[in-house]
Amino acid sequence: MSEGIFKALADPNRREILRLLRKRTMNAGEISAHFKLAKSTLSSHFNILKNSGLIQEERNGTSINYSLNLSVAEEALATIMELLGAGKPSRPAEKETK
Amino acid sequence: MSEGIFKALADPNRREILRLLRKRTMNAGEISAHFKLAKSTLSSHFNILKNSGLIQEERNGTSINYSLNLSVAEEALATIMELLGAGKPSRPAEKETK
DNA sequence: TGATTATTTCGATGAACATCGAAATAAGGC
DNA sequence: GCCTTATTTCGATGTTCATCGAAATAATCA
Repeated sequence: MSEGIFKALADPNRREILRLLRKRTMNAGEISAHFKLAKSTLSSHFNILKNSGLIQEERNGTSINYSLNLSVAEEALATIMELLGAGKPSRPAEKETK
Repeated sequence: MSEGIFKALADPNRREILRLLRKRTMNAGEISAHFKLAKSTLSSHFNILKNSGLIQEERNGTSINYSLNLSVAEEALATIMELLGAGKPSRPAEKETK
């Protein structure tokens, strides 16, 4: 349910796409303009991000607008916080099984 | 400087190692006991986590203790927050160039 | 319908990755 | 010094991944 998120974040280009979309919604072409990659390569990245739920697409005429899915991003962040969690490091001292 | 962190988080087994270490420091053997993977495979994962800075090792006799590096984890979390950031979605409305 | 624009799907390629078992290293006890 | 225990390094293998260019799809317009 959240494995795709880590996969999505693993690539620098995909992280850059997320940064762009954090500023504003953009269509595939606008996003492509920020990279030296082939359009098809970007399209593949869009797909991975879409599958993770982090972004969503909406067709508008001949172009497709991509936007950040804020609720999923927030949920993903919560998951990662549980992993790296600064807040509350862990439970006091769960009784050990050993 | 933080690329290694995303790589480190990309693998489910490595995330599980982090979860274990969040509870307490453990040596390589104890960690291995939680997995069905070969020791050598785990060793490789330790190395990747170590390179990311997320964990650190300390030799103790014949065994090696691994522990979570809290400051790096917190720093990593901050980086990821900037990406997925729920808090402040972005600046008000940076003037658009186009 | 045919041309144009925007984007994706397909097939191939090389690089990176997870995994294993066997051999090597490291530390300590006899 | 040799044996045991703990862990890593090495070399090989199959899989997943990022990338490309060419062909296919989708939508609009003349």
